[in-house]
Amino acid sequence: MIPHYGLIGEYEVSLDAKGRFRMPAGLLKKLGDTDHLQFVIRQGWDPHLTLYPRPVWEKEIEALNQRSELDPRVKQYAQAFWRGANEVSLDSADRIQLPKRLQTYASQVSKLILTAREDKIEIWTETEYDKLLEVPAEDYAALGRELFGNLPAYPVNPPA
Amino acid sequence: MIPHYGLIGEYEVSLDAKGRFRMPAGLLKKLGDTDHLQFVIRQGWDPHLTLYPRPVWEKEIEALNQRSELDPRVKQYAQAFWRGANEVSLDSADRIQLPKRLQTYASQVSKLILTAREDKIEIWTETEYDKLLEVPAEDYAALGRELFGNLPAYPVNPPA
DNA sequence: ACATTTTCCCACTTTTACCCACTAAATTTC
DNA sequence: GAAATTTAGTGGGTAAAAGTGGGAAAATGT
Repeated sequence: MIPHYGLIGEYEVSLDAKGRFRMPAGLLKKLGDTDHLQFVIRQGWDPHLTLYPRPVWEKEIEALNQRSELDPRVKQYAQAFWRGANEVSLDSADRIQLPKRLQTYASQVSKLILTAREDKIEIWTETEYDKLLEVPAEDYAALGRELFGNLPAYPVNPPA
Repeated sequence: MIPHYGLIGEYEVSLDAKGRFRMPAGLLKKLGDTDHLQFVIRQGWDPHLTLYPRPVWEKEIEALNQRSELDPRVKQYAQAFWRGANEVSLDSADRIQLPKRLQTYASQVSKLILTAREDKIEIWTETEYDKLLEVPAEDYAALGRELFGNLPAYPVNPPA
């Protein structure tokens, strides 16, 4: 059974000259015993990396494998999903070393944003992350209304 | 029973003047005792080569043979499958020598990308591999939704 | 028998992992 | 509330591992 990590939080971490960043203490607590915990990191199609605790990654792959790769679309999707996939782990100072190939994503950047959600951690450069905020709050509110329909309206930006 | 290799990782390897590349240490560990392990390498229909540990190759062939007597088209398929298939192994420095005939795929290239997925290893030239990313992120997100159903919509590139 | 290809071996370079030491921040203690 | 102690985060030297290159012996094929 997969542990329920209940990860949460947004963290600013710094990337050192060797391409390492420290797992914030807040996440370490949630992850439990990280002595033998492996992670998988991948480059998805979005402009960020995703970090999975090993058991979570395996669950995702299992879902992927339900579909036959004889379907060319499934094959293409799977190939893209596996793109940049690498096994990583924490060093003795609780840091993660970004694989060489994924460092290009974070090239020349010394600061990264981690966003933890339930059982995955997204890794963004600050500039890419800020782009998310360029969307006016009202657009998200509208989107939410569209998706979740007739829930009672709740003001995102309450009237001053 | 076929060992469950659980291969994972994307590696950049360099092809030397003799057409050899080294099996990355990360994969060697997963493959276990490679002293007597043989591999089969073949050119598929996609623009990459596929490398199978021997037991995995045999499983594939067996699945193919289940049907080959029944349908002449399957036989034709099997023949194509075998074409370009070569047995290879690791040398004393854990390198694989690309068979002469398959070197044309990787001709004039000094860098290859290996992508390991569960029990097979794909071998790409960098340019071909990068083409995967030419597909816009939205397309993958949409494909994922189509394949795996009602995933929650999450704006990849939020509306302007 | 000769030329080409493959394999083995050794030496070298680069990268990674481990370790230790340090600074900064937060928390506790008196 | 200032000093002391613990916890969080950073930086870098160094030994070990990973990866590279090429000479030369062995094998292969014509």
